[in-house]
Amino acid sequence: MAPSPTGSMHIGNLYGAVSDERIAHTSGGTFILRIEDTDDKRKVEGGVEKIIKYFSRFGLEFDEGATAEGDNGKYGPYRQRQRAKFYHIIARKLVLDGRAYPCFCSEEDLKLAHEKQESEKENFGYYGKWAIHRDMDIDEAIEKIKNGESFVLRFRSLGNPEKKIDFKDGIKGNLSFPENNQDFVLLKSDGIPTYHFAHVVDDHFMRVTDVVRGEEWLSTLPWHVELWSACGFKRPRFSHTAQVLKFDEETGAKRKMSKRKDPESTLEFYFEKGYPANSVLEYLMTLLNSNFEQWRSANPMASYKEFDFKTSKMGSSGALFDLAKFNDVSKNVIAKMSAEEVLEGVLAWSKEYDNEFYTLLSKDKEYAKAFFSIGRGGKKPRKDFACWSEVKDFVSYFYNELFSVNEEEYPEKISADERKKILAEYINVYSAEDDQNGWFEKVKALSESFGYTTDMKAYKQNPESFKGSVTDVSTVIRVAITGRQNSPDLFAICSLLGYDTVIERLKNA
RNA sequence: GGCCCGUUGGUCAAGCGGUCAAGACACCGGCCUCUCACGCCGGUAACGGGAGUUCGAUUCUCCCACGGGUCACCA
Repeated sequence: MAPSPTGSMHIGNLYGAVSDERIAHTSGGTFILRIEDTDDKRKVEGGVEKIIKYFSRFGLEFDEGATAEGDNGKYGPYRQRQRAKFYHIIARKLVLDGRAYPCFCSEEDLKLAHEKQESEKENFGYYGKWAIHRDMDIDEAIEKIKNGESFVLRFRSLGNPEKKIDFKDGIKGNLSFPENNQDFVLLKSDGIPTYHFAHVVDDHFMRVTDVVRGEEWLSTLPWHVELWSACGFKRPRFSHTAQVLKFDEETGAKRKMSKRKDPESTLEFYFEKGYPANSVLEYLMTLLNSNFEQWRSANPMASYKEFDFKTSKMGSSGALFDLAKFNDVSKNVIAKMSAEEVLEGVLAWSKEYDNEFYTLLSKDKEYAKAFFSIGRGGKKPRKDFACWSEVKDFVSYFYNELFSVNEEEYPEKISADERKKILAEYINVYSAEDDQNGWFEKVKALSESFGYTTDMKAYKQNPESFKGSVTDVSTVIRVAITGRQNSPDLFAICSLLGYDTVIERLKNA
């Protein structure tokens, strides 16, 4: 993994990191972190620490490379700014081999050339007759350098674009493209390498065997192919991943995820909403390997790390990020957690994002664990929430501090007057001693006494011929106690709330 | 504009010359002795267009269209 320390982390970075990590660790390899800080303009203070911290939150630990404290590994340094001597040694070799030369063009010169190329409908770039310093007299060049003229070091391409080269990519399969003829920049005027040069030198000296990077690098692959061979290095395997895309509501087309338009593109989004790290990983795995979902349904409890990850199973076209699907994945992840794990997750999240909720939860953790246990753990666990920020709303009625009833929640067909009578009567019969069955028998009896049927089959077949059903009565009770029409098992809720609270809420209703 | 990559239901996708073209999400019905959720059963819905190769093309070739990427002293 070789990010720039820009301080912002994108879902695409994580997508790449997960595939890097899986490929490394399923093949007995080493997962390396190298910091690509060759561009000063993009560097942000603390960016490296942030990258490491974020990856760690997703369980991605590097075997080797840059760490917050320094370097870990024998092929360092792992920050490109500290590796100048490596680049300069290879640059010297290329110059001596006649494969690199100084170029004195200013930005202005290059811009002019570009405009000319445009008007003459020629290909852009520095090549052929446009490479004006390529065949400059060596003494003249030395003289200019001695005079302190600014220059960059360019690659001397020997490629012929008439010729095609075949290339085997780990994800895209067989590719074919023209040979490179661009004399691209190796060292910038400040002596710092460009990505193209740095990656070749670093990957060689760091003994990298597999490069996994985004498909935006495909177009410069011919450059890299020629450069690898000019350096005399053995090329690693390359795999170019498809991009994570997003459906644009405005234009109705797929496009790259954008930091500005798509909140879900930044990792902070997942932290703020409180999605478990595993949910994100799980979803990325479904995007990454098409057979992951199948494997998952056969191995519901296994760690995703047990899955046999294959680059050949990675999609070669960009995948849309689907929030609805992601939420479903996350619900499944949470549904498999124990009440304790759920509490832990909500606690950690609320501590940072919802202090009121955090205080309530930590006041009595056993109580919280108990209500998180409702409908959890069995064969058919509830799937109520996709992230921790949704939890509060689901469990608010367990706390008097959060509990409130909106009149509109009560069923319309029952008048306020009738409702009060029903609830008053229910107070008389409600007992903390009842078990699940006894509890429901009382609700049924109550319904019958007010003329509501308990024969649901008959009611469904012919609802008009009844005043209402036991559903209506239990909804009245449910709203009075939970403030909402939908909830998990009401008996379990009442048991947890305790007799006094239940009666109090019924009285206040 | 050049070059490269891609195009199967609303979305993610399997498929790798002969399939009634999987599966998942979403959606719509139905069932599950209170709601919701879960689960189960069922349903709607797809090979961008045109040539060619072939007994036979979603699968192979070519052309076109569309989408994406790239053409920096950014990565």
